[in-house]
Order: sequence, then structure tokens, then C-alpha cells
Amino acid sequence: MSQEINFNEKIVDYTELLNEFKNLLKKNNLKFTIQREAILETLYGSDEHLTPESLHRLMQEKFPNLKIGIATIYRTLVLLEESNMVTSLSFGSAGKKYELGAKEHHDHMICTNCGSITEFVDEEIEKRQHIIANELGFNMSDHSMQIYGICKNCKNK
Amino acid sequence: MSQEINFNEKIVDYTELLNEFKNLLKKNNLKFTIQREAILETLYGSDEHLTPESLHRLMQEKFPNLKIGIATIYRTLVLLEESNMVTSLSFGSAGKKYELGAKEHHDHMICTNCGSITEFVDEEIEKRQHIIANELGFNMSDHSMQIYGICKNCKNK
DNA sequence: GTCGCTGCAAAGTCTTTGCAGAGAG
DNA sequence: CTCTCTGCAAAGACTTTGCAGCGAC
Repeated sequence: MSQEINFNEKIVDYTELLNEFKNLLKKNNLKFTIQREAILETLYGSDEHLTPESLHRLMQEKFPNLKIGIATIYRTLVLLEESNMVTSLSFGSAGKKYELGAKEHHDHMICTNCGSITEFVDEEIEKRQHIIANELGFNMSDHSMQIYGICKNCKNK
Repeated sequence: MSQEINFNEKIVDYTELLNEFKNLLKKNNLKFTIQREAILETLYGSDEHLTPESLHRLMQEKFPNLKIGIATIYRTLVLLEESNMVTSLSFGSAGKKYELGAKEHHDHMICTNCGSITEFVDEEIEKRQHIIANELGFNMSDHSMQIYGICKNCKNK
């Protein structure tokens, strides 16, 4: 899969995102199907970090008439991840969780007690990351950062 | 599992590490077995990020006379991770990779082409992470950061 | 029409678990 | 001695794959 859509330019509009998706498919001779669109739309509409399982459940709620198999979700997530349209996180022994990469970039703060995920961005860190990648002769395409600890809520219990 | 060994104080000496491990076991009424020691030692002696599988292989080379089942490795890695003595990384669809947390802290730069992992540290980023965690009322216990891209080697091909 | 896509179910992987004997404390 | 560990094999969870019919283009 080789295509050069630049997802560092933050795409937040769904129509635009959908177009990028269609272009991606066209370039690779893939077809735009109702299932693929539903997956993209569900990911777009969710603030959560979704497992294939939970994405599947969400889709059944959102599109009760659409038949969708878990296998299709797996296949589409692989496709989307390869194309850098979604990124995945994995935490502890839980499985992988996916989120749309086209959202505003952010990092993650993960509570090791309740598992909640808080998002944040820090410009300083973003800058340093680019500098470091450069220093090491690395062509940075993406990054992720997680801070683990006990969240405010759990602390107060 | 609750114990308060502070692995932010970087332990680099194996003997000391071993002692911490023994204390951890004692505190939790667990036994110090030859298998557990071998796992710790193999992790300590490796610069790689190991999957349970590759750790198993390595151990068989290093301790040809020691019988060790893969199940024991899984069980021990879970124990070590829960106790914050090792941390795990997972990248793409590959499984989890573990490394000793007691090593000097560092972050990871992962080549999406060849899968190689380069380690680095940046003081500036470390500082910012603490500041951010504080701002969000988070009790930070650990963090991890990964930069993805194409490494120097792969770029030159 | 063609060729890729989908759901299903079956096959793989990777991890965890139950158990009976072995071994640490 | 007691009670935890271990290896083994079986079970489980999570993913991927083969296939025949369906649907996008």
C-alpha cells in the first residue's frame, strides 16, 4: 500500500475525510462499500478508543439494518492502519484500541486504575520530537506518547 | 499486588536488581525459583525488546539445561509487568515486546519499515511530561513514547 | 460483466488455565 | 511439611483466511 496523503495536516471535517478515504481506495483499486463507509463514520463519530469488538457493537447500534461481520471490521482496520488513517494503542493485557488518526493530534494519559484515557497536547513536546527524529536521521511519520498513572478521579477515592 | 519499590531510581546493577526482585517476591509470599531468576537474568542481559516467544528461545540458548515452559514465561512476565519491573511495547500487528524497566529510562523510535527499535532520551520532554501530568491532576507513575518513521538505514536504500 | 468485497465458519495464533507432580521456604 | 510453581496439554480469546455469493464500478 503506497500513497502519500498527508495526515499531519489535520483533517477534522467528515466530508473531507471521506474524500481522502475514497481517493485512497481508488488509488489502490479498492472499492468503496457501505461497510467501509460505516466504519469510517462510526470511528469519526466516536470519542472513545475502540477495540474491533466495541466498534462492531457501536456499529450495530448506529446502523441496525446494516449487516456487518467482525471480519470486515478487522480487515478494514488493517487497511486503515496501513494507510495511516487510524492509529492503534494497546494498554496492559487488553487488546488493541483504535482511533481515527485524522483527528486533531494528541497524546494519551492512561489511568492504570480505571483504564480511562485522557487526551492532551503539548507543543513543546511536539517540537522536541521533530528535533530528535532529525538528529537521529529518522524520517518521522508519526508518534505516540502515553503517560500512565492514577487519574484525578481515582486519586480522590 | 501492592509494593512500593521505586523504579524511577535507575537500577543498573544486576545484583541490586535481583535483590529487589527477591524482596518483591517475599512481600507477596511468592517463591524465588530458578525459572524466575533465569527470566530476570535473560531480560537483563538482552538489549533487545523481547517477545515471550523470543525470550523463550533466548533462554533455551542461555540455559540449555534448564527446562522452561512458555507458560511460565507468560506468567512471569505478567508478574513483572504488574510490579513495574518490566514494561511492554506493542507495535503494529506484532505481539507485545517486553523490556526490563529497571534499565536507564528511555523512549523508542521505531522503524515502520524494518521494525528496528532505537532508544533515546530527551530531558526536555521528560520534564514537560511531569508538568503536564501535574496540571491534569494525574499521579504519573510511568510513561512511554514512541516515534514512528523510517530509520536512517532504510532511508538510504 | 468483472473483480474485489462481504459474511460465515473454520483455521490459526497467541495467551491463559487446570492439574498433578516438583520444589522452595 | 505446606503451599506455591512448573510443565504440559487443553481451553480460551483474539485474528485471519478460504470460499461462494453479492455488489461496486
